[in-house]
Amino acid sequence: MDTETDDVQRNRQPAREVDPIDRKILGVLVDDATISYAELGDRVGLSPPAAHERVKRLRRSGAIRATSAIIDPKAVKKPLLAFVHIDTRGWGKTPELMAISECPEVEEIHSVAGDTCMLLKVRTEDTRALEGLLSRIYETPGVVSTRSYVVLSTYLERPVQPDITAQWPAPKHMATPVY
Amino acid sequence: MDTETDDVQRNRQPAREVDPIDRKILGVLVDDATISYAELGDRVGLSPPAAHERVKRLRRSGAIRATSAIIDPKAVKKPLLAFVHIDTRGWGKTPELMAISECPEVEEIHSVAGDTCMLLKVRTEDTRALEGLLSRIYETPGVVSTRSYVVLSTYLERPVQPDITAQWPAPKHMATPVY
DNA sequence: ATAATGGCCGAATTAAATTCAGCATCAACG
DNA sequence: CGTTGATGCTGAATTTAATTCGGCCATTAT
Repeated sequence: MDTETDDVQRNRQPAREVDPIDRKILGVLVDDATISYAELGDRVGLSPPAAHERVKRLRRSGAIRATSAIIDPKAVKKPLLAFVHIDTRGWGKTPELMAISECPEVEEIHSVAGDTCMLLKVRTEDTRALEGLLSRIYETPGVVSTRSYVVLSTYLERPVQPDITAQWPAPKHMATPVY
Repeated sequence: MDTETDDVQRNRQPAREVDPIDRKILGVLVDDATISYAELGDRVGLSPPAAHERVKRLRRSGAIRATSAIIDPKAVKKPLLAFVHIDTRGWGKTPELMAISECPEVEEIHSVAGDTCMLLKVRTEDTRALEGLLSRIYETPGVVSTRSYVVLSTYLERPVQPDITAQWPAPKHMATPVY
Protein backbone atom coordinates (compact mmCIF):
# COMPACT_ATOMS: atom_id res chain seq x y z
CA MET A 1 0.00 0.00 0.00
CA ASP A 2 1.09 3.55 -0.56
CA THR A 3 2.22 6.06 2.01
CA GLU A 4 -0.68 8.24 2.98
CA THR A 5 1.27 10.99 4.66
CA ASP A 6 1.30 13.09 1.49
CA ASP A 7 -2.37 12.56 0.83
CA VAL A 8 -3.39 13.46 4.33
CA GLN A 9 -1.28 16.57 4.33
CA ARG A 10 -2.45 17.68 0.89
CA ASN A 11 -5.46 19.94 0.88
CA ARG A 12 -8.78 18.15 0.82
CA GLN A 13 -10.34 17.63 -2.60
CA PRO A 14 -13.71 18.71 -4.06
CA ALA A 15 -14.90 15.43 -2.48
CA ARG A 16 -17.09 13.53 -4.86
CA GLU A 17 -20.04 11.70 -3.34
CA VAL A 18 -19.17 8.44 -1.57
CA ASP A 19 -20.98 5.77 -3.61
CA PRO A 20 -21.95 2.22 -2.62
CA ILE A 21 -18.69 0.75 -3.91
CA ASP A 22 -16.77 3.27 -1.84
CA ARG A 23 -18.75 2.21 1.21
CA LYS A 24 -17.90 -1.39 0.54
CA ILE A 25 -14.24 -0.44 0.26
CA LEU A 26 -14.38 1.48 3.53
CA GLY A 27 -16.02 -1.46 5.23
CA VAL A 28 -13.34 -3.84 4.02
CA LEU A 29 -10.50 -1.53 4.99
CA VAL A 30 -11.87 -0.87 8.47
CA ASP A 31 -11.92 -4.60 8.96
CA ASP A 32 -8.42 -5.16 7.58
CA ALA A 33 -6.31 -2.57 5.81
CA THR A 34 -3.41 -4.92 5.14
CA ILE A 35 -4.97 -6.75 2.21
CA SER A 36 -3.64 -6.22 -1.30
CA TYR A 37 -5.43 -4.12 -3.89
CA ALA A 38 -6.00 -7.34 -5.82
CA GLU A 39 -7.88 -8.80 -2.84
CA LEU A 40 -9.72 -5.55 -2.24
CA GLY A 41 -10.69 -5.34 -5.90
CA ASP A 42 -11.96 -8.91 -5.75
CA ARG A 43 -14.18 -8.20 -2.79
CA VAL A 44 -15.78 -5.11 -4.27
CA GLY A 45 -15.80 -6.18 -7.91
CA LEU A 46 -13.05 -4.01 -9.37
CA SER A 47 -9.64 -4.50 -10.94
CA PRO A 48 -6.64 -3.83 -8.69
CA PRO A 49 -5.80 -0.46 -10.27
CA ALA A 50 -9.42 0.67 -10.06
CA ALA A 51 -9.59 -0.27 -6.39
CA HIS A 52 -6.31 1.52 -5.84
CA GLU A 53 -7.62 4.62 -7.58
CA ARG A 54 -10.68 4.73 -5.35
CA VAL A 55 -8.68 4.24 -2.18
CA LYS A 56 -6.40 7.11 -3.19
CA ARG A 57 -9.42 9.28 -3.79
CA LEU A 58 -10.94 8.33 -0.43
CA ARG A 59 -7.69 9.28 1.25
CA ARG A 60 -7.41 12.58 -0.58
CA SER A 61 -10.99 13.51 0.19
CA GLY A 62 -10.43 12.78 3.86
CA ALA A 63 -12.99 9.98 4.05
CA ILE A 64 -10.10 7.75 5.13
CA ARG A 65 -8.46 9.87 7.80
CA ALA A 66 -5.62 7.46 8.45
CA THR A 67 -4.61 3.85 8.34
CA SER A 68 -3.60 2.84 11.79
CA ALA A 69 -2.50 -0.15 13.83
CA ILE A 70 -5.00 -0.94 16.58
CA ILE A 71 -3.00 -1.70 19.69
CA ASP A 72 -3.99 -3.90 22.59
CA PRO A 73 -3.80 -1.58 25.61
CA LYS A 74 -2.61 -4.46 27.78
CA ALA A 75 0.44 -4.95 25.58
CA VAL A 76 1.60 -1.43 26.26
CA LYS A 77 0.60 -1.54 29.92
CA LYS A 78 -2.25 0.96 29.79
CA PRO A 79 -5.10 -1.22 30.98
CA LEU A 80 -7.06 1.36 32.95
CA LEU A 81 -9.70 3.13 30.92
CA ALA A 82 -11.81 5.98 32.29
CA PHE A 83 -14.38 8.46 31.10
CA VAL A 84 -13.93 11.84 32.74
CA HIS A 85 -16.70 14.39 32.80
CA ILE A 86 -15.63 18.00 33.37
CA ASP A 87 -17.55 21.20 33.78
CA THR A 88 -16.36 23.90 31.40
CA ARG A 89 -18.41 26.85 32.53
CA GLY A 90 -15.34 28.85 33.52
CA TRP A 91 -13.59 28.30 30.22
CA GLY A 92 -12.06 30.87 27.93
CA LYS A 93 -11.64 30.12 24.26
CA THR A 94 -9.47 27.08 23.63
CA PRO A 95 -6.22 27.18 25.63
CA GLU A 96 -7.72 24.80 28.19
CA LEU A 97 -8.71 22.45 25.41
CA MET A 98 -5.23 22.55 23.95
CA ALA A 99 -3.68 21.83 27.34
CA ILE A 100 -5.86 18.77 27.76
CA SER A 101 -5.36 17.50 24.25
CA GLU A 102 -1.60 17.59 24.80
CA CYS A 103 -1.91 14.96 27.51
CA PRO A 104 -0.95 11.72 25.86
CA GLU A 105 -3.29 9.76 28.13
CA VAL A 106 -6.27 11.55 26.63
CA GLU A 107 -7.62 9.70 23.62
CA GLU A 108 -10.82 11.56 22.97
CA ILE A 109 -12.40 14.90 23.84
CA HIS A 110 -16.11 15.46 23.23
CA SER A 111 -18.34 18.41 23.89
CA VAL A 112 -21.74 17.45 25.26
CA ALA A 113 -24.95 19.01 23.99
CA GLY A 114 -27.11 21.06 26.33
CA ASP A 115 -24.56 20.99 29.09
CA THR A 116 -21.43 23.09 29.53
CA CYS A 117 -19.23 20.09 29.92
CA MET A 118 -16.84 17.82 28.14
CA LEU A 119 -16.31 14.13 28.16
CA LEU A 120 -12.77 12.80 28.04
CA LYS A 121 -11.71 9.27 27.34
CA VAL A 122 -8.40 8.56 29.03
CA ARG A 123 -6.22 5.50 29.44
CA THR A 124 -3.54 5.00 32.06
CA GLU A 125 -1.33 2.34 33.55
CA ASP A 126 -3.07 2.17 36.93
CA THR A 127 -5.19 4.14 39.38
CA ARG A 128 -2.12 5.99 40.60
CA ALA A 129 -1.45 7.37 37.12
CA LEU A 130 -5.15 8.10 36.63
CA GLU A 131 -5.26 10.15 39.82
CA GLY A 132 -2.18 12.04 38.71
CA LEU A 133 -3.75 12.83 35.36
CA LEU A 134 -7.02 13.91 36.96
CA SER A 135 -5.34 16.28 39.37
CA ARG A 136 -3.30 17.74 36.52
CA ILE A 137 -6.50 18.26 34.53
CA TYR A 138 -8.37 19.76 37.47
CA GLU A 139 -5.49 22.14 38.08
CA THR A 140 -6.17 23.65 34.67
CA PRO A 141 -7.78 27.05 35.33
CA GLY A 142 -11.50 27.00 34.63
CA VAL A 143 -11.84 23.23 34.78
CA VAL A 144 -14.24 21.81 37.35
CA SER A 145 -14.69 18.12 38.02
CA THR A 146 -18.15 16.63 37.87
CA ARG A 147 -18.08 12.86 37.50
CA SER A 148 -15.72 10.18 36.31
CA TYR A 149 -16.33 6.62 35.34
CA VAL A 150 -13.59 4.08 35.73
CA VAL A 151 -14.01 1.20 33.36
CA LEU A 152 -13.51 -2.28 34.69
CA SER A 153 -14.13 -4.43 31.63
CA THR A 154 -14.43 -3.50 28.03
CA TYR A 155 -16.56 -5.80 25.96
CA LEU A 156 -16.46 -4.11 22.62
CA GLU A 157 -14.10 -1.60 21.14
CA ARG A 158 -14.38 -1.44 17.42
CA PRO A 159 -12.02 0.64 15.30
CA VAL A 160 -14.48 3.18 13.91
CA GLN A 161 -17.79 3.18 12.12
CA PRO A 162 -18.94 -0.39 12.21
CA ASP A 163 -21.81 -0.06 9.77
CA ILE A 164 -20.38 1.61 6.76
CA THR A 165 -21.87 -1.02 4.50
CA ALA A 166 -25.29 -2.54 4.63
CA GLN A 167 -24.01 -6.08 5.15
CA TRP A 168 -21.52 -5.63 7.94
CA PRO A 169 -19.33 -8.59 8.91
CA ALA A 170 -19.32 -10.08 12.39
CA PRO A 171 -17.65 -7.89 15.01
CA LYS A 172 -13.99 -8.75 15.17
CA HIS A 173 -11.77 -6.46 17.16
CA MET A 174 -13.54 -7.07 20.45
CA ALA A 175 -11.46 -6.08 23.39
CA THR A 176 -10.89 -8.97 25.73
CA PRO A 177 -12.68 -8.12 29.00
CA VAL A 178 -9.69 -8.66 31.22
CA TYR A 179 -8.90 -5.19 32.55
CA MET B 1 2.24 -5.65 3.97
CA ASP B 2 0.92 -9.09 4.72
CA THR B 3 -2.62 -10.12 5.39
CA GLU B 4 -3.20 -10.27 9.10
CA THR B 5 -6.38 -12.30 9.00
CA ASP B 6 -4.47 -15.53 9.59
CA ASP B 7 -2.39 -14.09 12.39
CA VAL B 8 -5.36 -12.64 14.16
CA GLN B 9 -7.27 -15.87 13.93
CA ARG B 10 -4.28 -18.00 14.98
CA ASN B 11 -4.01 -18.68 18.70
CA ARG B 12 -2.07 -16.06 20.62
CA GLN B 13 1.62 -16.78 21.20
CA PRO B 14 3.67 -17.13 24.41
CA ALA B 15 3.95 -13.33 24.06
CA ARG B 16 7.50 -12.20 24.66
CA GLU B 17 7.92 -8.92 26.47
CA VAL B 18 7.32 -5.80 24.37
CA ASP B 19 10.70 -4.04 24.32
CA PRO B 20 11.50 -0.38 23.55
CA ILE B 21 12.01 -1.06 19.84
CA ASP B 22 8.59 -2.74 19.73
CA ARG B 23 7.08 0.32 21.36
CA LYS B 24 8.69 2.53 18.75
CA ILE B 25 7.27 0.29 16.05
CA LEU B 26 3.80 0.43 17.58
CA GLY B 27 4.01 4.20 17.79
CA VAL B 28 4.99 4.50 14.14
CA LEU B 29 2.27 2.10 13.00
CA VAL B 30 -0.47 3.79 15.00
CA ASP B 31 0.49 7.00 13.28
CA ASP B 32 0.63 5.47 9.80
CA ALA B 33 0.44 1.78 9.02
CA THR B 34 0.85 2.24 5.27
CA ILE B 35 4.60 2.78 5.26
CA SER B 36 6.93 0.14 3.85
CA TYR B 37 9.02 -2.12 6.05
CA ALA B 38 12.07 -0.31 4.69
CA GLU B 39 10.72 3.00 5.98
CA LEU B 40 9.68 1.41 9.26
CA GLY B 41 13.09 -0.19 9.67
CA ASP B 42 14.73 3.16 9.01
CA ARG B 43 12.71 4.88 11.70
CA VAL B 44 13.43 2.31 14.37
CA GLY B 45 16.94 1.36 13.34
CA LEU B 46 16.43 -2.08 11.83
CA SER B 47 16.73 -3.75 8.44
CA PRO B 48 13.48 -4.26 6.54
CA PRO B 49 13.28 -8.01 7.24
CA ALA B 50 13.97 -7.46 10.94
CA ALA B 51 11.24 -4.84 11.15
CA HIS B 52 8.93 -7.20 9.31
CA GLU B 53 9.76 -10.01 11.70
CA ARG B 54 8.90 -7.87 14.70
CA VAL B 55 5.64 -6.66 13.21
CA LYS B 56 4.64 -10.25 12.52
CA ARG B 57 5.44 -11.15 16.10
CA LEU B 58 3.45 -8.20 17.42
CA ARG B 59 0.49 -9.32 15.35
CA ARG B 60 0.74 -12.93 16.46
CA SER B 61 1.02 -11.96 20.10
CA GLY B 62 -2.06 -9.77 19.80
CA ALA B 63 -0.27 -6.54 20.63
CA ILE B 64 -1.41 -5.31 17.23
CA ARG B 65 -5.06 -6.28 17.23
CA ALA B 66 -5.73 -5.10 13.71
CA THR B 67 -4.68 -2.67 11.05
CA SER B 68 -7.63 -0.54 10.20
CA ALA B 69 -8.68 2.41 8.11
CA ILE B 70 -9.87 5.29 10.28
CA ILE B 71 -12.98 6.70 8.66
CA ASP B 72 -14.32 10.22 8.84
CA PRO B 73 -17.83 9.76 10.25
CA LYS B 74 -19.10 12.65 8.14
CA ALA B 75 -18.08 10.88 4.96
CA VAL B 76 -20.40 8.00 5.78
CA LYS B 77 -23.14 10.21 7.15
CA LYS B 78 -22.94 9.19 10.79
CA PRO B 79 -22.17 12.51 12.40
CA LEU B 80 -24.13 12.10 15.62
CA LEU B 81 -22.11 10.65 18.45
CA ALA B 82 -23.57 9.78 21.84
CA PHE B 83 -22.55 8.16 25.08
CA VAL B 84 -25.32 6.07 26.58
CA HIS B 85 -25.33 5.04 30.19
CA ILE B 86 -27.48 2.04 31.07
CA ASP B 87 -28.33 0.33 34.33
CA THR B 88 -27.64 -3.40 34.20
CA ARG B 89 -28.98 -4.50 37.57
CA GLY B 90 -31.60 -6.75 36.00
CA TRP B 91 -29.16 -8.53 33.74
CA GLY B 92 -28.57 -12.20 33.32
CA LYS B 93 -25.29 -13.49 32.02
CA THR B 94 -24.42 -12.12 28.60
CA PRO B 95 -27.30 -12.43 26.14
CA GLU B 96 -28.17 -8.77 26.69
CA LEU B 97 -24.59 -7.84 26.00
CA MET B 98 -24.58 -9.85 22.80
CA ALA B 99 -27.79 -8.23 21.65
CA ILE B 100 -26.33 -4.78 22.13
CA SER B 101 -22.99 -5.60 20.57
CA GLU B 102 -24.80 -6.76 17.43
CA CYS B 103 -26.12 -3.25 16.85
CA PRO B 104 -23.85 -1.79 14.23
CA GLU B 105 -24.30 1.72 15.66
CA VAL B 106 -22.62 0.64 18.89
CA GLU B 107 -18.88 1.19 18.72
CA GLU B 108 -17.86 0.53 22.30
CA ILE B 109 -19.26 -1.18 25.38
CA HIS B 110 -17.63 -0.60 28.76
CA SER B 111 -18.48 -1.84 32.21
CA VAL B 112 -18.14 0.82 34.91
CA ALA B 113 -16.47 0.12 38.24
CA GLY B 114 -18.51 0.37 41.41
CA ASP B 115 -21.74 0.79 39.58
CA THR B 116 -23.98 -1.82 37.96
CA CYS B 117 -24.00 0.00 34.67
CA MET B 118 -22.48 0.11 31.25
CA LEU B 119 -21.36 2.91 29.04
CA LEU B 120 -22.01 2.64 25.31
CA LYS B 121 -20.49 4.76 22.60
CA VAL B 122 -22.87 4.94 19.66
CA ARG B 123 -22.88 6.80 16.37
CA THR B 124 -25.89 7.50 14.19
CA GLU B 125 -26.97 9.55 11.23
CA ASP B 126 -29.23 11.92 13.16
CA THR B 127 -31.34 12.29 16.30
CA ARG B 128 -34.11 10.27 14.69
CA ALA B 129 -31.83 7.26 14.26
CA LEU B 130 -30.39 7.78 17.73
CA GLU B 131 -33.85 7.69 19.28
CA GLY B 132 -34.63 4.54 17.35
CA LEU B 133 -31.49 2.88 18.58
CA LEU B 134 -32.12 3.94 22.16
CA SER B 135 -35.63 2.60 22.20
CA ARG B 136 -34.41 -0.67 20.71
CA ILE B 137 -31.75 -0.89 23.43
CA TYR B 138 -34.20 -0.03 26.21
CA GLU B 139 -36.57 -2.69 24.94
CA THR B 140 -33.92 -5.30 25.74
CA PRO B 141 -35.17 -7.14 28.87
CA GLY B 142 -33.27 -6.08 31.97
CA VAL B 143 -31.89 -2.88 30.48
CA VAL B 144 -32.79 0.36 32.27
CA SER B 145 -31.90 3.81 31.00
CA THR B 146 -30.04 6.17 33.28
CA ARG B 147 -28.35 8.98 31.35
CA SER B 148 -27.18 9.74 27.84
CA TYR B 149 -24.85 12.36 26.53
CA VAL B 150 -25.23 13.58 23.00
CA VAL B 151 -22.01 14.92 21.61
CA LEU B 152 -22.08 18.16 19.68
CA SER B 153 -18.43 18.64 18.77
CA THR B 154 -15.54 16.27 18.92
CA TYR B 155 -12.15 17.90 19.36
CA LEU B 156 -9.90 14.93 19.58
CA GLU B 157 -10.37 11.36 18.54
CA ARG B 158 -7.10 9.53 18.30
CA PRO B 159 -6.89 6.01 16.90
CA VAL B 160 -5.80 4.17 20.04
CA GLN B 161 -3.09 4.50 22.64
CA PRO B 162 -1.48 7.81 21.92
CA ASP B 163 1.51 7.41 24.22
CA ILE B 164 3.03 4.10 23.35
CA THR B 165 6.45 5.66 23.05
CA ALA B 166 8.13 8.18 25.28
CA GLN B 167 8.62 10.72 22.50
CA TRP B 168 5.19 10.83 20.98
CA PRO B 169 4.62 12.86 17.82
CA ALA B 170 2.16 15.73 17.61
CA PRO B 171 -1.51 14.62 17.66
CA LYS B 172 -2.64 13.99 14.14
CA HIS B 173 -5.98 12.32 13.65
CA MET B 174 -7.98 15.02 15.33
CA ALA B 175 -11.62 14.89 14.49
CA THR B 176 -12.78 18.11 12.94
CA PRO B 177 -15.22 19.74 15.38
CA VAL B 178 -17.98 20.20 12.84
CA TYR B 179 -20.70 17.81 13.96
C1' DA C 1 -23.61 15.03 -33.26
C1' DT C 2 -19.37 15.29 -31.08
C1' DA C 3 -15.93 16.48 -28.00
C1' DA C 4 -14.47 16.08 -23.20
C1' DT C 5 -14.45 13.75 -19.05
C1' DG C 6 -14.27 10.13 -15.72
C1' DG C 7 -13.70 5.60 -14.56
C1' DC C 8 -12.47 1.21 -15.81
C1' DC C 9 -9.43 -2.68 -17.62
C1' DG C 10 -5.09 -5.33 -18.91
C1' DA C 11 -0.33 -5.29 -19.71
C1' DA C 12 4.12 -3.56 -18.41
C1' DT C 13 7.11 -1.66 -15.12
C1' DT C 14 8.75 -0.53 -10.68
C1' DA C 15 8.90 -1.15 -5.86
C1' DA C 16 8.08 -3.70 -1.90
C1' DA C 17 7.31 -7.96 0.67
C1' DT C 18 9.14 -12.20 1.68
C1' DT C 19 12.46 -15.90 1.80
C1' DC C 20 16.82 -17.56 2.78
C1' DA C 21 21.62 -18.42 3.92
C1' DG C 22 24.83 -16.97 6.85
C1' DC C 23 26.60 -14.51 11.21
C1' DA C 24 26.72 -12.70 15.98
C1' DT C 25 25.13 -12.93 20.67
C1' DC C 26 23.72 -15.04 24.70
C1' DA C 27 22.20 -18.45 27.98
C1' DA C 28 22.03 -23.24 29.37
C1' DC C 29 24.69 -27.11 30.20
C1' DG C 30 28.14 -30.77 30.15
C1' DC D 1 35.50 -23.07 29.86
C1' DG D 2 33.94 -24.91 25.41
C1' DT D 3 29.87 -26.51 23.18
C1' DT D 4 25.21 -26.38 21.81
C1' DG D 5 20.85 -24.37 20.71
C1' DA D 6 17.99 -20.56 20.31
C1' DT D 7 17.21 -15.92 18.97
C1' DG D 8 17.52 -11.99 16.23
C1' DC D 9 19.96 -9.60 12.98
C1' DT D 10 21.81 -8.55 8.04
C1' DG D 11 22.24 -8.47 2.91
C1' DA D 12 21.24 -10.78 -1.30
C1' DA D 13 17.86 -13.23 -4.06
C1' DT D 14 13.25 -14.18 -5.24
C1' DT D 15 8.46 -13.60 -5.39
C1' DT D 16 4.58 -10.78 -5.03
C1' DA D 17 2.22 -6.54 -5.02
C1' DA D 18 1.91 -1.57 -6.08
C1' DT D 19 1.98 1.65 -9.58
C1' DT D 20 2.04 3.47 -14.23
C1' DC D 21 0.27 3.70 -18.69
C1' DG D 22 -2.33 3.27 -23.06
C1' DG D 23 -6.65 2.39 -24.68
C1' DC D 24 -11.69 1.60 -24.25
C1' DC D 25 -16.39 2.65 -23.00
C1' DA D 26 -20.11 5.35 -21.02
C1' DT D 27 -21.85 9.64 -19.55
C1' DT D 28 -22.22 14.51 -19.91
C1' DA D 29 -21.54 19.04 -21.75
C1' DT D 30 -20.98 21.91 -25.99
